[in-house]
Amino acid sequence: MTTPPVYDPATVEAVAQERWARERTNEPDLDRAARPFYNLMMFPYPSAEGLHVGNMFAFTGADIFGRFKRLQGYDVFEPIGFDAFGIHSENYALNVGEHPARLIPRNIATFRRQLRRFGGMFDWRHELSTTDPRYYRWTQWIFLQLFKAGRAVRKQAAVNWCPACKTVLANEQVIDGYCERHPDVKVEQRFLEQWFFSITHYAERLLANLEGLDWSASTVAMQRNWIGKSEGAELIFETPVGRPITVFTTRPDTVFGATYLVLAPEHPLVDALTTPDRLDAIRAYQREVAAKDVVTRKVAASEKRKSGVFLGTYARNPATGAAIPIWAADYVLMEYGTGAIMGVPAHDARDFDFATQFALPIVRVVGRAEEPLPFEAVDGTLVNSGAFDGLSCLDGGRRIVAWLGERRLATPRVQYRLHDWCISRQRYWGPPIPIIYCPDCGPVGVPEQDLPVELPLIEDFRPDDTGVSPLARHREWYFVPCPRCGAPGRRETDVSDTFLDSSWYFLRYPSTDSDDRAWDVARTKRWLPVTSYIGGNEHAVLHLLYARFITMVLCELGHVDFEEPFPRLRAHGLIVKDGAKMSKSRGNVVIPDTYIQKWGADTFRMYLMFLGSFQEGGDFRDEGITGIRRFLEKVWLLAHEAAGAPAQPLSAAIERKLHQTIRKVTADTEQLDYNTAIAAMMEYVNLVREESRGNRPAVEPLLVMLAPYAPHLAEALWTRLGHGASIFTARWPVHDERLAAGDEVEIAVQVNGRLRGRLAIPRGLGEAEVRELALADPTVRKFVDGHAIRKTIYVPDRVLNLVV
RNA sequence: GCGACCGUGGCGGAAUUGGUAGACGCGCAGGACUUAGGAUCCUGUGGGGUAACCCGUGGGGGUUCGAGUCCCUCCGGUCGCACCA
Repeated sequence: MTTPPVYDPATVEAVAQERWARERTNEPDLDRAARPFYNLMMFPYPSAEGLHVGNMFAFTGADIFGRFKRLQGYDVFEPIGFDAFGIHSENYALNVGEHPARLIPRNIATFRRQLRRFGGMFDWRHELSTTDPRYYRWTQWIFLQLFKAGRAVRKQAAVNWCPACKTVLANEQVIDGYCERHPDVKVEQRFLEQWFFSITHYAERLLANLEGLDWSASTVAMQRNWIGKSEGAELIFETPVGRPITVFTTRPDTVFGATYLVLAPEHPLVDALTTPDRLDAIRAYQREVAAKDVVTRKVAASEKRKSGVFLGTYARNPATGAAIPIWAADYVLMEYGTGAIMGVPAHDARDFDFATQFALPIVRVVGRAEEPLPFEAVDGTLVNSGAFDGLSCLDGGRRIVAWLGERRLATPRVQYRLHDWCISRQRYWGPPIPIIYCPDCGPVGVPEQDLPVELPLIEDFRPDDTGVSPLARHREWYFVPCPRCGAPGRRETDVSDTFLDSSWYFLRYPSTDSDDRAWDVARTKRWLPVTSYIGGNEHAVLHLLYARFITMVLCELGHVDFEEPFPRLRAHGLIVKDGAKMSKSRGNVVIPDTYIQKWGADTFRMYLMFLGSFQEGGDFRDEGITGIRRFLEKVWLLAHEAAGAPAQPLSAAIERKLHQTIRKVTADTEQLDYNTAIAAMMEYVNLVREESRGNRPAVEPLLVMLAPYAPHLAEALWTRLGHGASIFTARWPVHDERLAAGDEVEIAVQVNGRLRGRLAIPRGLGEAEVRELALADPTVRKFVDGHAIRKTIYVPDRVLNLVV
């Protein structure tokens, strides 16, 4: 036998990739595919640093799944694109003093090179970038559909304003109340008119639909949490000024214990309810709260320190009729509920702190006197609650709401934590919101045939202190006639949130080749909803919720015929280095390029999948990578040996192990348990090397199983074994359960639950025979002799336990 | 504070979901081949013990013939949300 050539990954991988490109291996027929499988991964933001290991880890895991499905006979569509608009790119551009329109294409080129190099099964015909006018034309179109349907509305909202940057900041740019780029400049609040999408209108359906989704449990939990449904009631407290205060509470059962009311400092009734002598104090408090940054507010919350001011007036407790004082305090938030609460210090820790601090009365209405306050449990019994004494909290609450409801003082109410989605960004690097303001008609949508509203290429894209986007300075762009009446109008200068770009990209992929509509109807029907979506839990809430919402609205408006875009979603874990999250500041960032250069893409892909569980993440340590390389070298050798030798029948041992391996690798790959699938292939290779070298039937199925993991190597060895067609036209092997099971098993023999021996027996042997064999074992005898066997537990083919 | 997850050899991690703990890999030790080995190939590798055996999955308790797995409790860690009424 001749010595096999040295395994040189660089060559092997270049040859395979060139072949796939030439033969269009990764380009399914989108119009005729019989078994469409849409394999989606979360598209990257093309940062200047290039693709990092986290991306590589995620994409490899998703790519393995796609290739696996391909080998199982599906027509797999695996697209990729770039989420290239947004604040990250813009800030980076500002920092390095270069225009994002020049920077981004360079970054994308780098990403494209890296993505090709690692061997993703991408259909490059359908690459997209959110910054491409051919794409964001349709992002704007989607905005218009929501606008027409009344789901995009303008409201006043607070924004983070950095006096040094002279611009609005995203929440993630505010670090503990200070500007990310100016660590000693405090961020201020300003109020601006903004565009909102009415996502809260869909809160209930977004929550209810979670039930029917095949998603990672952790992701579902985070979405549920974020939507934050609370059931309770609105209660009405009469005031001396005629206008009542409405509060939201989840505990209407405790209304007899409400000894005061608190309004958020910005509550519209504060002025009317403040007595003249307290007006100055209130004004000062409101100013103080407005100036308070996030950090001191958080500290106050964690230290249970409360602040507040008495307004000087009293409201009537609807249950007791008592006059109770009205306060303003910043522990009540205007954005949630009605911006007003009833204070029940005996049964709410925050109210308890407040009442203690300001010496307000505390009245117990739930539970027994010996239980310490505050007593927050709902499984108690009402006391001090008039006719409702003795009822359970739940029942009592319902009855109290009904009783107050007769006087129109209470209504059941469901409240969500979810807020409407503010999509306005007073920024440059995004798709302009397609609205024209007309002095007569108000905000008018740009006619669809005029889309896209192109983002003008202006050199000075820096924000200034006017509070409006830099686009307003581009006068020939800014001033346009009203599309409806022709009066002189001006364009909306805000751009939309990047999350809008990414909320529909999966709808665009199959149709990137059509410019006359956002997506082709027939292709969408064939390929969507997405068959498998894999991505990180950092997008568990915002991206996934927004994408679900947009799809839901589009479905309602008849543009798609499904409500949920991602019926199956798997979250992958985080990859850490030396037990810590990778970050530039820690200096522990792993650059994939150097590893791929040194070890090859196949080794690197497999190492990433082997270092831990894909769905839980793992620790990146370079030492382990040699193990994978050795494994691939062994496969390389086995295949070359087999290529030069005549095929022989499989030995019984190899055959059984082969079928066990097929069973395990198939099941594990399906479950994304890639680390154990790889371990199973290693075991198999170890056995073949010992017992069956140079045998093609032992090697060929292995290569197919390996192909999703190490596609280039598998392709090269498949060719070496004489196959003309790509290994990705081969079929995934199917195991024979009978062969995998074999006819001999080893069982454990226990005495009193402790292992005392092992027996190799024929599969399916009866209890009596096994017991007899076990009692022939001297070690077992030693522990049994002299005792009566009181009980025997026999689990066929697994364990025999003798209890003495 | 609330929610979710986790704790297994020197290290990364397995364990058919209540049935032989430590698969697979790294590392380490001994040996072979070598001018050499950081290449490759054998052998060994949870701890203790000459051995029979004993101990062992963060600590303690429980259920069970049998617990890494289930229950209670405590300790430690990671992530998400957080003055959400």
